[in-house]
Amino acid sequence: MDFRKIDNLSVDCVVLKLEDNALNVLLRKRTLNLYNENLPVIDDWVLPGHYVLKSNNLGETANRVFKELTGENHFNRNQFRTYGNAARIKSEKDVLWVRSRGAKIRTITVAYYLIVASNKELLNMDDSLKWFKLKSLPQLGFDHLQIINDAYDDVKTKIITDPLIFDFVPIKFTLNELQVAYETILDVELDNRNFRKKVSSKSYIVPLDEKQKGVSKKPSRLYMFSKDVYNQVVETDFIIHK
Amino acid sequence: MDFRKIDNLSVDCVVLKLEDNALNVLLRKRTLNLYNENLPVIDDWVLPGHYVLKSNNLGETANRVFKELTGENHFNRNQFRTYGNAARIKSEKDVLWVRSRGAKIRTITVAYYLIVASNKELLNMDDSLKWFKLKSLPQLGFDHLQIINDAYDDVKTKIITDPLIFDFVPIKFTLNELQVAYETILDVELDNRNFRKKVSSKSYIVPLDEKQKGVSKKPSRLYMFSKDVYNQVVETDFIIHK
DNA sequence: CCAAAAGTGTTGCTTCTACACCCATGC
DNA sequence: GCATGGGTGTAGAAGCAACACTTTTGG
Repeated sequence: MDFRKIDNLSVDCVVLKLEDNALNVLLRKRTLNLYNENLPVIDDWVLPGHYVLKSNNLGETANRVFKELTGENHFNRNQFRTYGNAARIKSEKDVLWVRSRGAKIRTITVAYYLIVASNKELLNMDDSLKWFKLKSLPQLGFDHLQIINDAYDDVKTKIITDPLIFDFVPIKFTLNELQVAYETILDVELDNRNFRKKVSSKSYIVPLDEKQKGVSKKPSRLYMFSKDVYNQVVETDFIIHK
Repeated sequence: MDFRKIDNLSVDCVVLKLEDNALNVLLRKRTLNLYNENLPVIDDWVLPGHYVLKSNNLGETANRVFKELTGENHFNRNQFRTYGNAARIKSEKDVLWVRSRGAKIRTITVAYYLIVASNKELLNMDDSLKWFKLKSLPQLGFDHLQIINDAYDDVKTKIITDPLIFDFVPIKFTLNELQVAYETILDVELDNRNFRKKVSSKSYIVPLDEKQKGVSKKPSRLYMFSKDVYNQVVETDFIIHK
């Protein structure tokens, strides 16, 4: 056990990304083979996370995990829930794993999510990290299935009223990319003409004099989200309502 | 220090109630006089809360606090954020107080809010408990001002899309009570006729064949919120949009 | 009969929905 | 010149905002 750690407090990170018309979450392989036939071989997946150091804030701990994964320094992280029930670590595998880390069985985890733009590749994708579609998750350790579902619920709620959608698409995006992002996350179909009308009434979605390149079809116009403009308008007419 | 406690984990409860056309929060007086002239006299207010026992879940801990305050067994509690920064307990008073409880200076607190109906009186209102308007709070300990403001922000957001409003009013309420509840919480004015039209289009707000009694004016019709009906309709057309 | 709050309708305007075809480009 | 996805307009329906007076009751 690392003496710098708080031994009952961790942060877990739900990293989300749109890819192949589906919402994906980043998971880390959890392996622990104790060379003892009586103990289970741990071979499943968990959320990336970290114990909180005594010298770190909660948000700093999440930033550290995000930075290790993405190589970037700035992100919109979102703390959405904390899990600390007495029995949340109870399966044999989970208990073994926590003990092997020198931590307490009654560990509290503060959960964050981070949205990665669809055109970003993570820097440090070693073999232990893999994207999974939310609709086909592998065997997960701890209560991480619950945590992922809670994160997704929170995203679906906030995306109506907060400008979260722009984190999912590239900085310069096409309107169709934006529409598909909404459709994928909320599992709805939107009318293309009506969607474009709604979007073009928003001053904070600004058209650029720039077009896609390298596509073998009509290149589409690019747009950007202006956070500055957004912060100056009080938004009550949301882009979608579903 | 109580050996049954987890010594770095607490739950704080923001109890909210509408009264006198204002949103109120319940606070507990914090006093500690060490009879030592060199130490500060603590004489301010904090949120009711409790350290988490090793045998209790987080939600159970919140329930326990709520039950002690209200005398009731069932409530909609809402976990909205967790505070665990390294420096969140730093003022001399706060440090003294935490030490007097035998707890760690690096304490993590999971914050919940509870809404109390405007016609409910708390059972156990001793002298150490008092309601304060959110707009005129007294001197608060720890980061509890922050926590209260975060709770309020969360309520303001959720009240648009979730049926939170019905927790603020009596079980049998008048439409004007409902309107005033929205107006007070969101600090807006609503047109009475349009509000009533909108509300009466909602199947889950059911009119009773019952009227107010003991009022010296035209008694108004009473309504109830039907959770069962609400859960069967997918609500996308919200009562208000502000 | 008076005071106090409850309750009720209409109109013009805005926004929403549904729907099908032409356009620009790379190959 | 063709395949591919990009981009555009209209009409009818629905919902929204603005607005003032009558009703019911207790005292």
